[in-house]
Amino acid sequence: MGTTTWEDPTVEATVATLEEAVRAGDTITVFAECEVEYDGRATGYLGPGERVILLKPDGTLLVHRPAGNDPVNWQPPGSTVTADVADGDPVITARRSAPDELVRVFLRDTYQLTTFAADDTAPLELDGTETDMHEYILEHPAAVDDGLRAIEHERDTPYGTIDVYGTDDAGRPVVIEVKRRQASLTHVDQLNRYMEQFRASNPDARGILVAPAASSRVRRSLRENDLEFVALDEFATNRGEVASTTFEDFQ
Amino acid sequence: MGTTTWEDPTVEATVATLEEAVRAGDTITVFAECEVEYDGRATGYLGPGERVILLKPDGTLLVHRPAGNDPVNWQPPGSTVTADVADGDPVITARRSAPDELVRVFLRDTYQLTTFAADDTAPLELDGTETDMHEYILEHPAAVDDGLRAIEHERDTPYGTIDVYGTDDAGRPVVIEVKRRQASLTHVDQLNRYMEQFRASNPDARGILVAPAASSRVRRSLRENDLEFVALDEFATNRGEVASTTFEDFQ
DNA sequence: ACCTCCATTTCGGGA
DNA sequence: TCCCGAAGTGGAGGT
Repeated sequence: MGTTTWEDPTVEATVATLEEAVRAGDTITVFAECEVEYDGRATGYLGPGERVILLKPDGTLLVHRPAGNDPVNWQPPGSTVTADVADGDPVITARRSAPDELVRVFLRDTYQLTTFAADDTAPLELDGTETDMHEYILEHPAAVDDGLRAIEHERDTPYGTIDVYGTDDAGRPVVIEVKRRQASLTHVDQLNRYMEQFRASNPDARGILVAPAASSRVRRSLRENDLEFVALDEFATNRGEVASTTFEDFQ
Repeated sequence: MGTTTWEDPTVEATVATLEEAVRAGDTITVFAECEVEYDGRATGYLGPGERVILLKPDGTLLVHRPAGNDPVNWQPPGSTVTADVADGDPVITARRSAPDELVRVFLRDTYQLTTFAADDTAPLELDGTETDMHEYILEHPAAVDDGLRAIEHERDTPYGTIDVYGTDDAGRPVVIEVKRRQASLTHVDQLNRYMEQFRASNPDARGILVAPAASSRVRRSLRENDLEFVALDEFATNRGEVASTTFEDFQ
């Protein structure tokens, strides 16, 4: 459970410690000035700079600069991590296949190295996802359309999966695409794609985009494609009270 | 440039060191058993487990478990990070607005804490991006279509930006959507959206999806929408030699 | 392995 | 600021 720390390790100590820690399944951080080479789906080179390198027992490699949410270079889980010496410096190599990718971190100056036999099995509990909105709509179809009967969840079609499928009070098929955040043009595209085949057999089929908000461009695009928009706040799904929805119909 | 490390710091030392390091603009790692609460666009709770916490001078907070490429909890750049004591334990708080979000990390057992005044200004050089393909096509339009004249790059329309716009040897408008990887249905959607208005004024307008490959479903969807596919390997953009492209026309 | 789609997506560019 | 689209997207779930 504890950590072991090496300050200013020698080249040999760095390589030996990394190899041993990888073999032991430790989580490792390295503080170092380094260069990074990447070759795979794209190709990259990162010149010398001071960074934090994070290695995980599942084969993940992350190189973090002092700014930014995302690592500047990385290798996802499943890659094989090795350490050796090249030109007198320690080098961390992370390889994976499918896609074939290679990341090499050249440690020019290693300030500190820590190994950590971390134990973490707690699941992340997350609410307010799109799935939560689906469930809300299935339980409260009137929040989307007054006469709506929600029939099917995650309905498969040759061109993708429809979030919610149902019928309205006039018996027309209703295809609903749900988004947990501001609707965008790509969401209109998605709904349009699903509608193509439904309207081929039933011109009266309705398509509704449900989202907390939509830009005017999105609304115009919906209108032009005879689709509807219903504003449903994502957080309505988390509250006990009935959602106060705004209904907007572009028929 | 160097790092400073504290092993098994007391609650007071942890909070004081974190506050001082944040003020100083250091990059910080904490190895600890912790719990995490998140409230913002969604809501989350992560039970006790051993993790690595990474804090950056730009306000980034990352909580990494011993598995996975992505952090289990995070706060992107721009958030305000503070440290204090609650119920006898150190708590790291990261707040931001737009969107309003709050992450709190409750340190139940702090094994190690490191501060690092990292200096890193090297730019990442990356090749093989979609932009590189755009440039290749603009310089070698014949790789896409024999009589193609590429006229405009990143052409703005009311429904999005067209990658490459041009005319063919018959003077027909050609809309080109470029993808650096296997084409998908969403890419067909995108091209369809751009084509709607062009075909409204010119029914002969052509739409071409350029990508290294496309599944049979994507090809069928293109056919059904009178669109074309041209297989252009992404790496053709990185090579000095002329690309050997496969031309496929679904007219 | 491929395909589709969500994500607390993040990030960058343009209006 | 909003909006749009790329990303070495990653990750999950289905076939």
